[in-house]
Amino acid sequence: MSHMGYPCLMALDRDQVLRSAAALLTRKSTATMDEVAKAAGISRATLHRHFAGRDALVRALEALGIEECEAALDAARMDEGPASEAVHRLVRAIEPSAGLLAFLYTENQLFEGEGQNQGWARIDERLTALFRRGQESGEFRIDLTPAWLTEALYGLLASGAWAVAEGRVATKDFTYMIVELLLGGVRRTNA
Amino acid sequence: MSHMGYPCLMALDRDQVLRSAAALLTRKSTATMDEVAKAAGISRATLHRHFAGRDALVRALEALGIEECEAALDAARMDEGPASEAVHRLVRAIEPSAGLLAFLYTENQLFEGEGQNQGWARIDERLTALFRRGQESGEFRIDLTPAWLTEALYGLLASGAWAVAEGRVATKDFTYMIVELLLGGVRRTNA
DNA sequence: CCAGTGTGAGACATAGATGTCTCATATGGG
DNA sequence: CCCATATGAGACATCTATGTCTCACACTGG
Repeated sequence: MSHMGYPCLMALDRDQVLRSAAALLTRKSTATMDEVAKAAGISRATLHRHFAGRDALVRALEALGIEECEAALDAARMDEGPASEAVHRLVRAIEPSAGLLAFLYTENQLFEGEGQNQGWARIDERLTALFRRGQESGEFRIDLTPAWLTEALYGLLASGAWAVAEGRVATKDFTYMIVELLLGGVRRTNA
Repeated sequence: MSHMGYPCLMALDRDQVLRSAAALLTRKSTATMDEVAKAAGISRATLHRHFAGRDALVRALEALGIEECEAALDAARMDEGPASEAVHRLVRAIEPSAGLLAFLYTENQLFEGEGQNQGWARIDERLTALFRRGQESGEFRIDLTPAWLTEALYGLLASGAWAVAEGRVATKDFTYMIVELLLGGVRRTNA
């Protein structure tokens, strides 16, 4: 019997599958379980052995997204140095996850009443804290609420991910475009 | 026989239905034809008499969105006065359509290969033209491409619409938040 | 060599949405 | 008053994705 659930080979495979599912759903958010399986190079049966169903898959992707966000937040050392530099580090750190984030961001629009995942609340909190810190240090304007800035950051990350996916923006410019727009805006500061 | 297709009462009803469908799908993008019908206060059969199917409905919504965008672009008098003021007028004019835009924006991510609607191309063009004009007049920075700014504007409009829908941003602040962030960014200009 | 295990392929039932149809009803104009 | 038209309600077949199951096959370690 193999009901002992050892973290043997399955664990590695599962992560591979999850990654490829993320990559596919980022491009086509309505992809079938069959398509997800094919994209991962496995059969639908095996996919179901890893994830009980589509819900479970999306939940796992959400967990992955949260995990990567938290990791990026940690890596960005959010409370060190000027807030604007922290924002820059954050966007750079989160760039590889932007596609997944974009998928989850729109997917979350569906979870209507469904009590929003606690993980996101924690991330929102850390983001708003960063913007609030910038405001309190006099670095950021105070007429834009931290909640809106957080929301806007999500939106820009999603836009950036799609723009890159469709070739409207070069991959190497992703971080720059987002950070510069978010921090400085489009209006030219008369230098 | 009534195959003459007079724009009698149907035309008015159709628009009403379309509006209510837009309002519903903005909140729940996966709403059923049945839900759309109920939301419009009509039966599914009648809904089908107006729109051949779900595809047709989405197409009609897309046409409506394009129409409203064009109208907003016209109303904003995009090539008069400073570009930043034109941006302001534009966002204000487009605010009522922001929810529909957000729906279509994410929906368009699904139309993969499907030749992107020509109407959007024209709107994109007008938007990029505005940003380009601002750059050429020295009003806007030139290191952020017009294509990216256009994409970012869509993203901010969608984020704004959702933020308002979820109560994270007050309705009355919608335009201000978007315009100020887009034009000035979050960094405080040392006044 | 062989038993255990994971896998792929495919059959199968199910659920949900869709599209089409019929029929009874009400409403409005001639 | 009567007929045409639009509608609502509902039955119906269909289609697609899903979830479950079985079975044969390959690999791997003892």
